[in-house]
Parts: sequence; C-alpha cells; structure tokens
Amino acid sequence: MTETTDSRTRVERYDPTVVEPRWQARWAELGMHDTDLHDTSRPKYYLLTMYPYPSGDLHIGHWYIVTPSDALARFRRMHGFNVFFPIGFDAFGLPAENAAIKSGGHPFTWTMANIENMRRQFRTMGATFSWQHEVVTADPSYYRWNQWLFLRFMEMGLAYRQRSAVDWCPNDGTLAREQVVGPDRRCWRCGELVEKRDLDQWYLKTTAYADELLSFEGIDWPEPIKVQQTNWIGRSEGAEIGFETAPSDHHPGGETIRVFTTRPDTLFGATFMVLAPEHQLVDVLTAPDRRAEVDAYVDQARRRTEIDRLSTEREKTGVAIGADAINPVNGERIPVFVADYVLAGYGTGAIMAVPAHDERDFAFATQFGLPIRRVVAAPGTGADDDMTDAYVAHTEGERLVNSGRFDGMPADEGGRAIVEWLAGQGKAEPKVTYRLRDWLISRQRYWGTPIPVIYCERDGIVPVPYEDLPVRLPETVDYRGRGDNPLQGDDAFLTVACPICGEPARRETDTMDTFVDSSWYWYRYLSPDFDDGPVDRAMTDVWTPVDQYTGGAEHAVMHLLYSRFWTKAMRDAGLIGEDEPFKRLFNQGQILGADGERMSKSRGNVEDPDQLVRRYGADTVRLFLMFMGPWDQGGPWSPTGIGGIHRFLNRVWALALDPHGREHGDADAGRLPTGESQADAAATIRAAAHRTLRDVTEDYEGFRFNTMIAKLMELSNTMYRYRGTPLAGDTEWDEAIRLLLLMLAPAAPHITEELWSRRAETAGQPWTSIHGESWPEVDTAAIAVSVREVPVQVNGKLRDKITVPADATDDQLNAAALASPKVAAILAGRSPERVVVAGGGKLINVVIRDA
RNA sequence: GCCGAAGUGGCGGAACGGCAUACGCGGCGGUCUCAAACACCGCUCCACGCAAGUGGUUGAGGGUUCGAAUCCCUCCUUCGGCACCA
Repeated sequence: MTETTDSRTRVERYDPTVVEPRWQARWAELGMHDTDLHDTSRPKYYLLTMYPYPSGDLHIGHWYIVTPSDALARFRRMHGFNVFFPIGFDAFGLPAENAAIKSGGHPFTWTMANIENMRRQFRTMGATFSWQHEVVTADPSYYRWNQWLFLRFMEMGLAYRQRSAVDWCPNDGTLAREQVVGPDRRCWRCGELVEKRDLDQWYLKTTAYADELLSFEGIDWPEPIKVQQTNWIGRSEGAEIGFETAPSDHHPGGETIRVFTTRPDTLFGATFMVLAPEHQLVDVLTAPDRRAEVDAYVDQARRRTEIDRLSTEREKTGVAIGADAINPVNGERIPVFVADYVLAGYGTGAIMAVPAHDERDFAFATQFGLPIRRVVAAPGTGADDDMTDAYVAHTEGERLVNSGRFDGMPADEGGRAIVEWLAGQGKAEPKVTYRLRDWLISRQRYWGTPIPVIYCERDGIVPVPYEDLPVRLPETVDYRGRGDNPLQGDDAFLTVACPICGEPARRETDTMDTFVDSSWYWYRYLSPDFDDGPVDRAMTDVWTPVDQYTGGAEHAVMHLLYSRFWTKAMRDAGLIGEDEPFKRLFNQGQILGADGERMSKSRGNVEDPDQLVRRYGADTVRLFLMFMGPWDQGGPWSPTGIGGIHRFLNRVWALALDPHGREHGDADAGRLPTGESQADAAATIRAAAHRTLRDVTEDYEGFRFNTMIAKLMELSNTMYRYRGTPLAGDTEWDEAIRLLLLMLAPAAPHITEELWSRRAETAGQPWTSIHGESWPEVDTAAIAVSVREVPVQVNGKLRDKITVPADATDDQLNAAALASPKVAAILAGRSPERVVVAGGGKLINVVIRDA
C-alpha cells in the first residue's frame, strides 16, 4: 500500500508554466494556425471576433471575448472545417489623441507601442489567430481604402455635406459626449461651459437603406438585437401635412410649416403647433415682443442633451412665438410654440399638437392651459367627455368625433380619407419617416482617416483623385496644449493645388468616425496587402459572408448596423456579392470591474490577467472565464473560484497520467462501488463518457461553455471514483480518457496537447497534435438504459420516485404510480381525479380534489 | 425617459411548462502529517424535528395551467444602448 498511497511524489505534477510556452512555440513553429485561404479541399468557416481597440494592455475582458471564440475555432477545425480566425486592431480614435495631448507625443507612437504589447499578450492565450492577415486601421494601407470607398460613395450619391451642431468648447474645439461633464455641461479639460456650434459636416446616407436594413432575412441573429435595430430604424407610416402661417402684425403669413404625423385621423384635434428650437422658421415667425424670450429659450434648449429633452418625466417647457398657423382641415387659427421636446432631427422638426391623443402634447397643453379636443372616441365614450389623460389606444369600434364631415368614420379609415382630401388640395401626402438618421462621419480630430476632399474657391467641393490616395496624416503633430484638431494649423497639410484648376485650395481637415474603419475590416482581412482595390473579389466570393461573428452586445445598434449598411453600399458599388455581412451573430456579455463598472484605465478598475496566467496558466484562466456563467451575460470580475478550475485540470492530469494512483482520505479508494461488478463499472464509465460527449457537443454548438465545463467536471469526478480500481487503465477507461481530452482540447489547448502527446509516447506512436484530431462520434448504444427513475407528484408536489422499465407505457406508469405506498397513503382509499403522465413519461402527477 | 437584457442558496451559477439549487467557490467535519499546507473523502437552501419526515423558498404582487424559476399582466432593482468612447 505504501508505494501507491502518495501518487503526488511518484508522478510529475501539472506545471502550466512549462507546458504552455512549449506548445505555443511548437504551434508557431509548425504554422498550425496559418489558414490557407486557397485550400478548397475542406469547407470554409470564417469565424470573426470584434477586433480590439489598442488601449495598451490586454485586460481580462479581452480574454473573456477571445478565448471562447478560440475554443470555437478549434472545435470547428476538429469538425473538418478550414477555419479562418483573424485578428487586427481598431487603431484610430480618441484615447490615442488624449494620450498624445497629455504626453506631448504622437498618437501613432502610443498606438503602435500598444499594439506591439497586445500582440505579445495575445500569444500567451494560446489563441489560434491567423496573424499573417492582421489589419491595423491606422496604417495608410488600410485607411487609404476608407478614402477610396468614401469617394465611391460620393459618386453614388451616398455621401453629402450638411450643416449641423456639435458640442463645442472655445479652447478645445469639438467635444465627444464623454468629454462633456457635469450637470451644467462643461469641458472635461478646461472646465469651460460647452456651447453648440454649427459646422458643415459629412454624412453618409444610411437612410437610403432603411427599409432593406429592416429585413433580417437569411441571417441568424439573436432576437433582442433584431428588435433593437428595428426600433432604432423606427419606421413610421403617416402623412406629411402643410400648415400655413396666419398673417399677423409682424408677418404677412403664408409660410408653410410642414409636419409629419402618424395620426392624420386626429387632425381636427390639433389645437396648437410646436417647432423644434432649431427649426428655421422660429426666427422668421417670432413676433418682436416675443423675441427675447424665444431667443433665451432656444439658447437654453440647445444646451440640453437629447436624452434629457426626450424624457417624458421632465416637466414640459416651451414658449409661444407670437404667431399662429391655420389648421388646413377647419381653417382654425392655432398658436405656434417652440419647445424642446420636439427634435429637429426627426420628421420635419415640427409637429401638430393633438393633446387629446398624444401624451406629450397632453402634458404640454395642461401646463400651458391650451384647449384639449377629443376627436377619437372609443365605444361608449361621449364626444365631449372630460379627459384626464391622452387617449392613445387603438380599440375596435372607435369613431371620429368633432371632425366635421368625417364624424362617425372608423379612425383608420378616417385618417386615410383626411389625407386623401388634403392631398387633393396639395396640402398633404402620405409619407414614411424613420427614426434612423443619416450617419454623421465628420470628426474634428487628427487621429482618424482624412476625408479626401479639397475645397477650391473656383471649383467648390472637389474629391481627391483616386490616384492621389492615400491622403496621409502628417507625421508631426502639434496640439499646443489644446484639444482641438491640429490639422487646422498644419499649413503643409492644408494647402493643396486644386485637382481641377491647379489654383491653391484647402484640404478638408475633418477625419472619419472610427466606425467607418470597423464597418468593413473583415473584408480586408482576406487580402490585407491587396493593391487594386479595398477588397479582392476572388477572396470575398469564397470566404464571405462571415459564418460566425462574436462581440459585445454594446454594439447591438451602431457598429452592427453601420456594418450592414456598408455591406449593402459595397454591394451596390459592385465590390462584393452579398447583402449581409454576418450570417450568424452571438453577443457576449461584458466583464465589468470588481466595482461593477465598465473597466477603464481612468476608473482604475482594469484587471490584469498576466498574474493569474503566471500563477495558474492560460488554460486555467481560459476555462475559468468560460465557466463563470453564460457567455452572453458577463458581469463583475472576481477571481474567486479559479482554484476550482485549477484543481479540475490537476485531476484530469492525474487521471490521464496516473490512473492507478490512490489518495489518502478515501476509505474506499481502489475498490469498486459495493455491488458493482467490473463489467458494470466499465459500462458506467462508457455511458458517462458518451453521454458527456453528446451533451458537450451540443453545448459547444450553442455557446454554453459554462455547462460544457460542468459536464466535463462531472465526467472527471465519475472517473476519479474509479481511479486506482482494477478498471483503471483498461479499454473503457482508456476510451473515456481519450474522449475527455478531445472534448477539453478546444477550451484548454495546452494541457490536452501535452497529455495527448504523452499518451502517444507511452503507446510508442509518433506525435500528432490533438488539435488535428477529428471530433469523436457518440455511441448511442453505450448510453442506452434498461430502467429509469420517474418522479411521482401528488397535486404537483414530489412524493415518491419509482423505478420502471425504460420502455414502460403510460398505462404501466399510471399503475406503478398508484401502486407506490407513499402515494397510496396520501390517497387513503380515495380514487384520484386524474393521473397526468407528462413529458413522454418523464413525470407523473396524481391529482386529488381536496387533498 | 425610451429601446434591449437580467434578477434563483453565503457567492458565481444549473434547470428552453415537469424531481429547483447541477457544476464550482466558500463553510463545516474527516483521512494523511509531529504540525501546517497540498491532496483526498463526506456534509452543506431555510424552518421545525433525535430521526423518518413535514412545511417553506427562484426580486414583489396578481393571473393561466394537473403542474410555473420558466408563459401572461402590474411594479421594483441592476446592466447595455440612446447617434463624437470603442
């Protein structure tokens, strides 16, 4: 006994610090992950994970995002796919610029140093990235094609210039939303009050694809994401209606205020109008005696955030501008207000207010003592009953009232009739609007793709000729301690000869939103060095769309919608053949800091995995992150429990290398469970292994990594019970070990590779990588059972469990349940009202009336 | 505020109308050890009970159903997004 008791001294211990670097080096040496994109002998599988922003260090969140994707890549390879799993860096953006302003360095230097560091850190994960296809968006070889595509979109009429407001600091220029701080909205750097400034900016016409973007046909995306995108696009059918302004002392009238409404049936109930503070007619229509108050209100409104303005909770504010409009259906003069709950960017920036049938209008009318006139009445409601709330519901049988000759018509039909009638007079037309706005891509910043446009006094807006691309960012940069765009002061960049007339002209200094970079990067991965265009059609035709995209749910609308837009625009430019970029999407959750907040350097809650990797190894960290919970959930970071994963791997190590070992502390060590023959035990092991294989396969496919690992733990626990028994090491045991290693290989690639190679060595076979093995097949015969246990409930409460033949009929189950002594005792001679044999015999419920 | 998601033991979580709490952490007890650590074995939702057992429990309240953590309604809390963070 003594020589078998302490196995730990006999068998080499699991030491990831030795095992992991060895295999990482070996894999790199063999080029195991260099995908041959021209290999057509196997089906292709394009697995894409959202590329990271090079913030400096890989934190635990990057591991959380990447390692399950890597497990999936390995899982698919074992299924015979030629897997392309690329990586790159989303290298433009605000943080690099902030760092440069702070340190006086160059955003390029900071970014590239970070990328180099992150590349190194990525390799410690054991991730199987195709590094030779890497893309760095801040490299001219990438952003040149942003410019090229922009010019193409310009030609297609998808890019245009329009004046719009930005948050502006007199010292630091345009501010991002996160740079505006505090309730009184001040600049984060200098503390100055933030203003609005109107600038001419570049837009992409996303709304041109609004209807197509509403269709998710042919793609398998999570329902909540589709719902969010649908709501974001926000298609509304209705009508645009013209209200003429009435003549007054200060104004001759006759201007048309165009409004959009989804409820033309309520037109007779319009008792006032509201213009957005930014509306062009505010200035024109305001009466002289109202001027001061209106100007003050407009100023104040422009300083508010949109979220604030749209809040239905905040008390409604607004100012009458001292002008009236004429309701086209009844000729009534109704007052015009300016109020911040109407937004310039939606519809026409003006509304007809129907307080009786719109909650916000109701609140406003109540606040300002304006008339509320019911024009839609539910059955049983009088036309002039007092209203305590807006009536917005749609019910059967509601009729128009107080609506002239439309009285008595059903609301829907009445609405159509009113629009038709006004349309005949040229005062209305049916119209569809979207909440979706065109994409403002102009950024008044240095660290982004320069927009390739030149302004010439004679020729106007002139696109940079394709052959002059890329328009490069100047290599020196001078922020002069301020946060505004240094390109503005760079004469060498600014001054350029007009491509048409050759006269001195001025370059655009705005750069592109970084969402432009991320809207098509996966196409470039396929041919990062391709010189004849942004994408190599020969590659995209084979490899795209992406089979599986994984990334954070925080990108549900913006990035994922822009990418769909960009794909459709590239398709219409003849560059690619498909309609959608990502066939299947999975949104994983976000790892938060220990404080429950988003991880960021400024909060100081960034978790560094390096220490954990040094202590436990990459495999343990990978498994721990997958085991924490469902991948789509995320949550606050805590390393509590990582020891359990490490113990699990140690047990796998012991099972594989030391099947005959026994541990102190187990009185039954080395003995089969009482009453179990060796043949029984062998069958148990086989059944457990194959049942686990069946479940684990499904879990990988459904991204349920946490339960996948739990099931592998169960299998290893079962096997541990048989360790040291005569069973250990025989055929069934060996098969179970083999399956355990294969199932674990995608998730814990290093330890399984090590154990696999040692098995081969012991068996005297040549080395082959476990990651080149095929995924094993389930032997359903091994799982088959002859008897099973069925829970028996009485009135929904568990009272007994009975053992029945696996193929028992419902009648047999019924009889067996009633034969149970415990059930009989509760029945006490009464007969049950009914007996439910549920779920194909999974459970029996005996129902008694007054139990 | 609006849109989307989530609330289950001391903690992370499992259970896709059918045995609530799998798996792991932590805790308690034990084996080994001079001792500790490691490793291993057992117990561990709450209440009452020596026990067999009985009752309760999935954020709160209501509903549908033979049966609800799961479906429906109302509410509360937390997280993501709201167009210049990426």
